[in-house]
Amino acid sequence: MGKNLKLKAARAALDMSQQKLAEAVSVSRQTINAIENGDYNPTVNLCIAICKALGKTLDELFWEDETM
Amino acid sequence: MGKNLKLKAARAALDMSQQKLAEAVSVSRQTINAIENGDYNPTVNLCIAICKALGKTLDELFWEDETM
DNA sequence: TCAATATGTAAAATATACTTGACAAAATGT
DNA sequence: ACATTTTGTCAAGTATATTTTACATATTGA
Repeated sequence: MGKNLKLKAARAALDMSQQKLAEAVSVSRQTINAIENGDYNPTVNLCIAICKALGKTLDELFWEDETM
Repeated sequence: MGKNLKLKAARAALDMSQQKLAEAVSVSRQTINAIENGDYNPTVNLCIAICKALGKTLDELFWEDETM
């Protein structure tokens, strides 16, 4: 699985740390880190929460990133 | 969690059974059924596979359906 | 240079996505 | 009316998403 650079970029654009994003969507920092580094495959509800926290949509952050 | 009627509709539009869709994305029929009925929260990779099988995008099938 | 913050990663535990097998009810076709 | 397919659902098991704790390195600011 490749890294999710779109997510990393969207977070950086808001000057938000992994920690802050994790708090915003109520998961651990390690979960955000693992998603950005492609270490696993999050649930769609978590993806939606992340999108809303960053002002993006699913297609913008999660479409065509993930290698299946 | 509410039902995912967009998914149900997209599948119906292709005259595809839950069984056939399940085979197309390599999961069990019960998994497709549970997703359509909102019984749980699939992983994003499965959502992407479903979207590709149905010719839709994540935003079209999974955005704003799921109650968080 | 030092302290604080941000990131990468790992191991063990817990929650939950997903499977398999099975049965009943509803829908569809003939 | 009957047979077939489709859908809903349940229970027990397996795989994996996510947590907690912890430590090391990198980065940033005073």
